[in-house]
Amino acid sequence: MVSAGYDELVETRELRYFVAVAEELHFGRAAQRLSMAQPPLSRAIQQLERRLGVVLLHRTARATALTEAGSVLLREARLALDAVEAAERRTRRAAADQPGVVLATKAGASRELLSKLLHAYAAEPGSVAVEVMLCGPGEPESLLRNGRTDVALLHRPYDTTAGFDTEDLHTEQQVVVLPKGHPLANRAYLSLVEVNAQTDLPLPRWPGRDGGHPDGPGPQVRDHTQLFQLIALGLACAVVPESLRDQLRDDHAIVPVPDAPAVTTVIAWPPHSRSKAVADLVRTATRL
Amino acid sequence: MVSAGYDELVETRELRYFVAVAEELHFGRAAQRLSMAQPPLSRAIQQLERRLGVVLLHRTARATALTEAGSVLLREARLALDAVEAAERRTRRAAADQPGVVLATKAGASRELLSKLLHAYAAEPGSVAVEVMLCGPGEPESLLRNGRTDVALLHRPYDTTAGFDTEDLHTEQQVVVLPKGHPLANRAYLSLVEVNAQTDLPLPRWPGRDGGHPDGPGPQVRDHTQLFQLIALGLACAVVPESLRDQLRDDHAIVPVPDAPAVTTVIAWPPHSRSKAVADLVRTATRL
DNA sequence: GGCGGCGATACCGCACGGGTATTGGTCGTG
DNA sequence: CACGACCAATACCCGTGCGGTATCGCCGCC
Repeated sequence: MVSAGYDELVETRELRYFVAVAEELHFGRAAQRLSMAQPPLSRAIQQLERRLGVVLLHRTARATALTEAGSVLLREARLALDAVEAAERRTRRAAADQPGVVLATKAGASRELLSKLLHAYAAEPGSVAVEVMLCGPGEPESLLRNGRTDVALLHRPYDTTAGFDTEDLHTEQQVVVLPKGHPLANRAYLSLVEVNAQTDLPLPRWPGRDGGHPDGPGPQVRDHTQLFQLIALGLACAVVPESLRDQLRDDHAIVPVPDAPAVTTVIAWPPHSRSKAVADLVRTATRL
Repeated sequence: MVSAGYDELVETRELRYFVAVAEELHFGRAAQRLSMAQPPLSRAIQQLERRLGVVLLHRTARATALTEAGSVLLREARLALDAVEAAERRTRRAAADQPGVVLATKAGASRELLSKLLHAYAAEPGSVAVEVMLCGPGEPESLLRNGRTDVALLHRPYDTTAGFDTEDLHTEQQVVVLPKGHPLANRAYLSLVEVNAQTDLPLPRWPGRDGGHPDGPGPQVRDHTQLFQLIALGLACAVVPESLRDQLRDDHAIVPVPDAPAVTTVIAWPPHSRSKAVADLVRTATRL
């Protein structure tokens, strides 16, 4: 007998429906997002609950909330849907005539490393086309999980590398970026507490995993360009890896922050990847 | 807008069908395994191929074979189905009144370590019931992936830890186990090539990931009890971690094999695990 | 050439997923 | 306190699509 049978599994449709409801916490809006009417959605969730023998949502007439089991399913269902999506995408790409490999990294980060890597890999014998996909913070992990990309450059501890194979490429200290002429700008170094303590320059708020910005005083930013613009205008400051220095203009000042956690650039790929191109890319990267 | 929508995803039913066909390479047998008739299965696969725009199987009247893309989908689909199964299982267990945690390890391996771990963890404040699931070689990884267990003890390099978070617990050298009185048994140590070179005692064949045994001369074994029995009978020898010594009888002899790869016992868990029990168990294990 | 094995096609019936209309329950609010 | 707003659940209907049976087409082999 070959590998155990998967019988009676939940369908991806049901998981999609549940994720929509769990994220919206509102059947009507979830139905709208799924381009369907509310009643069949309600029924589908009920059916899912009956099948699992588990109450997933706590409904009151006024609000809908996740139960403990519901939030477990939300997390697991996202992973499962990502895996299904990855299966679909990787199969399509495996069938495409031109092989190619997709690499993701946060826009603006590790520029120099990336260009060195791309040049070195292109010089390798048997190298294939590398499509670089620039994306916002927090995104690369999910792009890797759902098969949109084959390999990514991540930055610990900003990005989480859980569930991927990784190789460390480069470690660097962080610096605080200030508007030129700011009182703290001529210090030899600053500590994290000093940066956090000063109140005239708020720290920016990056979007979280869910796409929403956390609450707080600072301005909302989506990329480094926005960030550096705001800093130049004297509206913010930020602690960033020192390699971003070459993207600064002369109306910026930087001060080392020795006690900020060091940032390690890693190359990451799905653990079960069998792609020769990914393997070559990783090997090239570690040899830089 | 909250996280990207998963629209138009393949259903798990289609993936299950494909996996069955891909494993059997025979529509009739696959249909039988799925408890359905062959025609709807053929149609479902055709439909899947149309939806993906990819040829998955190469059919001739006499044989069915996987295409390149098909074998990619087989691997990815297994992972996706495991993820779906895990979602289902973990949700059910999250809803169960008695929490508990399930730990898997290969039967007979790491006995001493396991019992120390269980005792130490039981003494922790706030510890929950630990159900130990003993399983054959190669199994623990999939048990962890499909949610049947929460945490596992694995042995590198025998087991692959790809895709899990791990902590190393213990490293040990390997020894060769021989029948007592065997000519090589009184050597101070042996090299791997010497073990492989001798022909009177074949090495055993363990079942592979697919449940089948590889071809070769040695006897097929499924666990250490069988193995040691065969060795005592003078029908085999084997290179195993030295901690298995205490399971040997006095009709066995062991000789160190210094150049065999060291075996590291690791504790592994799904990277996204949020379970306090798993975290406690891991913490306890690393402190042993 | 005929038979056997295997996948594809043709056709049918029903179960289920989805839609509309409506109800029931629970808050705010005048 | 009654009324309306809001939201999920229920009732009912319809069409699609999945699964079943019967059969065909194709190929390899006695």
